[in-house]
Amino acid sequence: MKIGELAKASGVPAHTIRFYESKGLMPKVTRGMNGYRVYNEESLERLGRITCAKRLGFTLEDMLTVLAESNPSEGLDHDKLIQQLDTRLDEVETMMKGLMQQREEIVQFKQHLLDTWSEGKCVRTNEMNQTPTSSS
Amino acid sequence: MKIGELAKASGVPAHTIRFYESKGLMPKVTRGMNGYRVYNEESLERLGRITCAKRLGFTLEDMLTVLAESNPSEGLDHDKLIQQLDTRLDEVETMMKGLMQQREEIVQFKQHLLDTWSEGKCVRTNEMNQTPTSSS
DNA sequence: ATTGACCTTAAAGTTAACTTTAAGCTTATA
DNA sequence: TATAAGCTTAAAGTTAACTTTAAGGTCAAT
Repeated sequence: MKIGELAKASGVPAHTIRFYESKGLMPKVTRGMNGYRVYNEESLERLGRITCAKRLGFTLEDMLTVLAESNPSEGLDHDKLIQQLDTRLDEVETMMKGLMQQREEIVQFKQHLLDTWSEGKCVRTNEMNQTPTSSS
Repeated sequence: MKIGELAKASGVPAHTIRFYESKGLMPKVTRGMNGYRVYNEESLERLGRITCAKRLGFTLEDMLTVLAESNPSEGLDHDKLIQQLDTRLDEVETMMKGLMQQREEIVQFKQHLLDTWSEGKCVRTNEMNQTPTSSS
């Protein structure tokens, strides 16, 4: 399988596959006598694992830790993988909390603006200032 | 007020204030005969508005649109501001949905792993692959 | 034979919001 | 007086995950 075929099969652009190789995420594969990379089914699976990890929000750096050495004879490191999943879960929840807070602030602020304006007070440039809601 | 004083008063580092100026977010202020920037209360308020917009998740680019021309004689453009708030609200909610989806996938995937392993099936490198959950 | 699609590499560009560095004044302090 | 803190500028560095470019070799089809 040439890189273009792997690209089509996986949905990952050829240059991205080369990029993954340069980062150590994809193994360096053998070359044909023309110098072209030669891939196989295993390559496709590995790329699938990268795509999956990406969807879960892992960084390429993260993937190096747990995914990089998933050689066929050893399999994945179960404990490390679960640990990474939990860590990622925490990250996701922290981000969600941040967004909820932000949403709340925006809603409050918008309401404040509407209230202020409906009272006919045109407060000029000072509406958007330090503390839109009662937070922090 | 010198830049260092404004920095202390606002909590925004001096070099960041210069950076904001370079981006057109902070106005170019007058200089003392030593070449130092001279700030006043208005500068502090403007910086406060930037800080606030940042907390709401606006990009500096966003701020240029609505915040940049909030000159004292005109005040903020109310309609535009409300519109930006609504747009940002949409963004926040989209991101939250993405994160919720991601959280769900991680949880499902983790459960799948635990189930698989508890059954004594050591599936080697294939656990993390294309479709961890039934999504997409 | 030549056009076009596909492969190769290395290096630079992209985006955001800064931060860091370098090189050199000015001002305040001991 | 010397030294440290603070100000100036312009330019380069940071991070992530690619994308784009440049310059060139290979392969399939007409």
